Amino acid sequence: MGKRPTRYDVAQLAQVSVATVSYVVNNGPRGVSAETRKRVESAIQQLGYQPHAIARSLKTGSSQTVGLLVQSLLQSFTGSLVDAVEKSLASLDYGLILASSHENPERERKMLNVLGSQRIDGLLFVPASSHNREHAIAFIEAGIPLVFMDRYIPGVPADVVMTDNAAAARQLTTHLIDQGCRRLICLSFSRDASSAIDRVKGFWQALADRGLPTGNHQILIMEYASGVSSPDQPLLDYIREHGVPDGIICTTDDLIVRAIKTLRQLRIRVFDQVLVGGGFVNSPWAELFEGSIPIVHQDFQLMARKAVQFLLDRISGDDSPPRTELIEAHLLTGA
Amino acid sequence: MGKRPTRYDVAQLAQVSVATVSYVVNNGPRGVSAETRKRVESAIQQLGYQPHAIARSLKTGSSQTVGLLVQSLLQSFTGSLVDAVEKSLASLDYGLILASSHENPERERKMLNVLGSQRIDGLLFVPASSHNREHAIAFIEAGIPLVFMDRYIPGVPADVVMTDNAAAARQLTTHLIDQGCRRLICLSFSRDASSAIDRVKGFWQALADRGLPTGNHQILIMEYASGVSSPDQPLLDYIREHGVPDGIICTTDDLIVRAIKTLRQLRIRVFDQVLVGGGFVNSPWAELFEGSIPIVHQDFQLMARKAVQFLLDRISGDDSPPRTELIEAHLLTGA
DNA sequence: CTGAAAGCGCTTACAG
DNA sequence: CTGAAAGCGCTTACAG
Repeated sequence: MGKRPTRYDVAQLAQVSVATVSYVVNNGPRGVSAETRKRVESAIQQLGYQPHAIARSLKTGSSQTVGLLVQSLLQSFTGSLVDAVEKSLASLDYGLILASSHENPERERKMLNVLGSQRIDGLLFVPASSHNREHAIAFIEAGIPLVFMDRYIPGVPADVVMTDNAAAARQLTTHLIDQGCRRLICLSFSRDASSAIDRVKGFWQALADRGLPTGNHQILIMEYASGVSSPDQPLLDYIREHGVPDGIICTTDDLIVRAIKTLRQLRIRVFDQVLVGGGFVNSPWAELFEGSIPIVHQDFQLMARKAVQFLLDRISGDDSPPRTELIEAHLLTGA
Repeated sequence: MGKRPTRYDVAQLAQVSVATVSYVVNNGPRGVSAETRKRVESAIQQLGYQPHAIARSLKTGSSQTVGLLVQSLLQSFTGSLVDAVEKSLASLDYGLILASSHENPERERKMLNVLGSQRIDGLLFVPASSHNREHAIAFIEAGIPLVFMDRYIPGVPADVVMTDNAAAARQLTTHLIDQGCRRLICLSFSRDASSAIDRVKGFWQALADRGLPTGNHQILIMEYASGVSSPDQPLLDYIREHGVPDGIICTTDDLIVRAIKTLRQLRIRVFDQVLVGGGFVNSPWAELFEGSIPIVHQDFQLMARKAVQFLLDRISGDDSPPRTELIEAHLLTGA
């Protein structure tokens, strides 16, 4: 609880000015004689002095801290994403302020405001939806650079770094078609998230590639399990009306699990009657089905490195037109 | 990029002093006449003024920010834990600075230093090991309250909030014994983490409860998969030497997956020849094995609420002796 | 090579 | 009810 020593205490003990202490601590912008430096350093040691990052921020106008606003921390891919971002930032001596919108547009707006007054140097943003387009624009106009990760809000002038979702979904769907599937459905987790939209696009592209009639196929929107009473109803309804499809594209990890559970419940033989594929994350559990379930792996490390690099570029003043970087995903068929 | 308006700009536009702006923004500590207040509020609106949290921190000495230092963000339970902490903090208008030690004691030490100079109001700490006992003590002595979550470092005078790991493991082991298992092994993820140690204790307790001879049972330490060349070797070795056990207690989610994969590789029939149980996290994938794998669920929401509450108590000056709060886990047998 | 001093944007005790 | 002013712990241009 003892008051922490300040630069002033160090100066007094070392018999120098406070300025000199700064020059030693920061290794610049001006030299210090070897002897003085030694005195200062030993005073720092003795007092256990630690620079006060907040005071420095106030003076320099930079906090060496980046915000990360995600849509949720419960979906399995977020852990990988946050981990990758933390690693990238830490390697550059940047701190990470984390916030979650919990998929809620109002909360997202609130967190944008909070992060804005927190004076982060920049924001990495995984938007829950496109509801806060205006707020995102205002955020940027207030002078804080913003880079979208994983998803983006169309119409916001900001860099985007995300998986090439359309290509990945297309490749996955093609794989199932080549395994013999002729009546496919695609389970999408949102009609709003850009990543969901792009995955659906890839699904249709693959069907077109192989010249399959579109009438036999369908997109089902399966809300997040939390909150909704029977989130898997769309799949149940589909099967009741149209019978069992022979292939299911799942646009998230969670949807693989839910699809398999639903099929089992109906006593439909997964892997035999119906092929299932999807994922888009690196869950260890998925490996238990390796070979049975083709899984799409995203490269979050690369995504984070790129996004952080873009953001730091912007922070240092780069104001070239917004860029979009697509990260390649990998399809593991286990075959 | 435009300079943000400061309280000074607002004061000028509203024709009041800077002090008055503060009183309006903070709703105190002093009243402001209704008319003045209105003028100030409209000036704030007009300029889009946002208070500068960092400047306030410097003055007040409190950052309304809490640090969370975890051992990893890749293990499945961390997502649930971080989510729960973020929710608890956000509901109290506290921000979250997140850092990870990546299971590395040196990095952990570094992050403790970084977080210390960041001037967080307090730290929630999931230690990777007991290596940084002295640093944790120094951290507390520097005046920043610290609360352990999920694990603790013995000998550090700080509050601890964690799952009652021994009780949970004991209950799980008892369940397998009652299913008929007589030669059990326990896969532990660490010989150092307190949570691992407590789970192992619970394992032995259950055997003692049922009066089973200890000689037939064994603990295997299975390092994290990352980094080690063949992390599952201990299990392979055990089976080669002692034959197939009839029950395996897995102290993490990840170890369930690895155990099943290893058994399959040896063509051992899981669920038939060997019962597997464990978990300690709420992975949706685990549900696919519901009924086959008894799973321990931890209540991270409650853990986070308690830990945050303890930490805020400490921040507001509570210096009563350190408390330890055990959170009850729940065994789902699916039966 | 080194020091005295202004100022980053706030809060709040001190006057009026 | 309101204003002028000190000061939180730093950085850095300005002098010497």
